[in-house]
Amino acid sequence: MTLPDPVPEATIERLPSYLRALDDLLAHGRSTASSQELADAAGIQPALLRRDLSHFGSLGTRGVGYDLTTLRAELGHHVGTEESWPLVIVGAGNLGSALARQFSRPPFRVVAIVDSDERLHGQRRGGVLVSPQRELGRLVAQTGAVIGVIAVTAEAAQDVCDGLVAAGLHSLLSFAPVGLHVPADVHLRRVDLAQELSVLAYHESHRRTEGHPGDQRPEAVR
Amino acid sequence: MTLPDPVPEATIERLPSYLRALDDLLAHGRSTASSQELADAAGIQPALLRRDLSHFGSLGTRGVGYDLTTLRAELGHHVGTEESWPLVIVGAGNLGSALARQFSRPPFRVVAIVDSDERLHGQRRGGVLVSPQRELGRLVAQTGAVIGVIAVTAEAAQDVCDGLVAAGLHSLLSFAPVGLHVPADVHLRRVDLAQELSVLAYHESHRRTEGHPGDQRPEAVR
DNA sequence: GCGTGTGAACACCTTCACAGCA
DNA sequence: TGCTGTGAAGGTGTTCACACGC
Repeated sequence: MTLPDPVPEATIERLPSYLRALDDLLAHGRSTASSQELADAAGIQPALLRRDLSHFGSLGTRGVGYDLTTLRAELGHHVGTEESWPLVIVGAGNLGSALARQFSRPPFRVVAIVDSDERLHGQRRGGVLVSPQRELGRLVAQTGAVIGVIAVTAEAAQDVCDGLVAAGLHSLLSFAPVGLHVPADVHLRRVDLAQELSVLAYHESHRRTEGHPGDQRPEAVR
Repeated sequence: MTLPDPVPEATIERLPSYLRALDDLLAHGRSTASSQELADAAGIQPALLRRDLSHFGSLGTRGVGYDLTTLRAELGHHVGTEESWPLVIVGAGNLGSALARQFSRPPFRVVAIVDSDERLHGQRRGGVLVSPQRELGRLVAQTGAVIGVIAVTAEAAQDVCDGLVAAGLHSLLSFAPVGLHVPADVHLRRVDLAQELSVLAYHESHRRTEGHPGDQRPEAVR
C-alpha cells in the first residue's frame, strides 16, 4: 500500500550505513548533499545509493541532491530508530556480557539477561541483573522484549532459540556457531565469529599460492 | 594451476559450516554420507553443497556419497585448519576482551593485544598481556601475527587499520561501525553488531504493517 | 539403481548510461 | 546545466534437472 515493492534485503542492510553517513554530514553542518557525497561517506557507489533510496520514494531533488534532514527522518522512520527496541540476551558469558554493554545504546536497550549458570544469577551486566534461564518466558512477557540475542554454546543454542520463539519473539540474533531452525515467521540473523576468521585464514592460505597481484577488489568496504 | 577456477566467495564462507557438519557426523561414528545428509547437517540445499564441493575437484563417489575423512582433510587443507593462525587484537575493551577469549582456540591463537589506554597495560585478557598501542608494529613483527582484529571505537578505527596494514598484515576483521579504507591487497571483513540489530528492527517495524502471512523464507539458516 | 557433478534456467544484486525534471 | 531516478546490461549466486559413472 504505502510501499510499492518489497525493499530488497541488501538495501535494508545498508540503511544503517546511510544513517551514519547522514549523521556525519549533519554534524559537519551540511544541510544538503548529492548521491556522490553520500555514497563517498558510506563507502559505496552513487548509483547504488540512488537505487536503494528510490525504494522509499523520490526523496531527492534533480539537479540539487538530497535534503539531509528530510532524508534522515525518512530513513529513520523505516529502520525504526525513532522507537526504542527492548532486547533480551541469553548467555552472560564473555560474549553476552560484552554485548550487554555494547547494545545498551539507543535505539536499543537491554531489558533482561538470563543464564543457565546459577552462580551468575544476581550479578549485573551493564546495569542489568542476570536472571535464571527458566524465567525467560516470564521476563519476556514482563519487559516486552522484542529482539532476542543468543550468546550461548553451540550445544545449547537450539534449545534457547526454541525458548525465545516460544516466548513470542520473532527477531533473533545468534552468535552460536550452528545452523538454527526457526518457524517461517521468525527472522533469524547469525554472526559467526569463527567463520569470519576462517574466511580470512582461507585467503591468507592462498595469498602466495594463487594470489595474482591485481585481481583484488576496490578500495572501500561499506 | 592446482585449482581450475577461483572459488566463489560465497562458497568460502560456507566451508566452516561444512567442516562443522563433517565433524558432527564423524563424531557420530559415520564414515560416509550423501550430499543430502551433509546438506541437512549444514542447513542448506544438497545441490548447493555439491556445487560448492565441486570447486575443489571430484571429492565424492557417484552412487555412494562422500568419504567423510577424505573430505574433512581436503576442506581442512583449503581453509587452513591444519595450521595455527596467530592473531593480534587491537582494543581491550568489553568486546576486545571477549574476543581475546573467544578466539583462543584452534586453529586460532591470540598472540598480542594492544590498547591505547595505558591503565590497561600489563593486565591480562585470556592469558595475554595488554601492551601499549605504539608497540603494535614491533609486536606484529615479533609474534608473526597474520590476522588483525579491530575492536576500537569508530573514530579510532581508520588509524588502527592503517597501523595494522603498515605493520604488514593483509587480513583484517573489524568490529568498528565505519567503512574502512584499505589497499587492494588487504582482505577486510566487517562485523557490525548495530547493523545486525537494525536489520531486525527494520523487519520488526514492518511485521504488522506489511507482513503478508506466508511470504517468508524457508526454515533453516545455514 | 543411486547419488554425484554440471549445463542451463532462474533469481537477485550492482553498475552503466541516459532520459527527464528542477 | 546538474543530478536524480530508472530501464537495460552485466555479474554473482542458487536451484533445477538430468547425464554420467560407480
